[in-house]
Amino acid sequence: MAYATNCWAVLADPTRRTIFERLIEHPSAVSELARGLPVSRPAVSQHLKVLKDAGLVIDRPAGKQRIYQVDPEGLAAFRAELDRFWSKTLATYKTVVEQPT
Amino acid sequence: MAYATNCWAVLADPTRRTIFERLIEHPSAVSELARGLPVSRPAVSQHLKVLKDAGLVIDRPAGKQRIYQVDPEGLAAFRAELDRFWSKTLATYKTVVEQPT
DNA sequence: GTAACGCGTAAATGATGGCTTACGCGACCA
DNA sequence: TGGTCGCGTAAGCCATCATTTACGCGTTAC
Repeated sequence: MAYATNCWAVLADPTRRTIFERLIEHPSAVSELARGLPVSRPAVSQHLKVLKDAGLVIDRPAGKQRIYQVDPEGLAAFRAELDRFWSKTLATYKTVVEQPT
Repeated sequence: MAYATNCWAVLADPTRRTIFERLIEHPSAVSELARGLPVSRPAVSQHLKVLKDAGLVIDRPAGKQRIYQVDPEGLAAFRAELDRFWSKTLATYKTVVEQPT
């Protein structure tokens, strides 16, 4: 389902990444998200569609509204993708990258 | 120096990510990279410029050639950026995301 | 029923970005 | 001193994409 490889591009857009981070904090409806962003509501809808196609969020109807929330499964897939990336890197740059943050 | 915030967009492009991963394995000249990629040599040069501006790679002249390699410092900065992202996520989705890969 | 609300989607637009070709510059070699 | 090689960069093209406005559909409230 979740094409974790594409998550790089999906999360590259700042607006979309902000939306995703807000959904991490708590599930939200579309208008609620749009209210805190400098873009229109349809723009938020389209970003949510991209996030949904990537398997990063799921949605459920709630009366007039539609609640979006992070999909733990897709999130885990992306985490795995990033882990592969870093494990390759660590083999060469272990000492530097593992420094305390 | 390194704007780690932009690394999301920098590594979003598959070609650029491939270049970066090859540089992780070993430093390379431009033509050497281009030889193993489906794009032209100038395209590789432009990707390398983006990676360099982001602080992810450094270059040094070597006769006629120009050797590019990963900048450990920029890499650590990006690692820190991703760590911030995940630490936020883990607060909510700890159990799911931390499953063994 | 009818009005208002929340949402998704189509269409149009402007901007961004990756790619190629063409060119010019410095470094090596005969 | 020519000629070749490796590279960066400018110019232009084309695709992608983020965004807005306009519209239509389902849901709730009166």
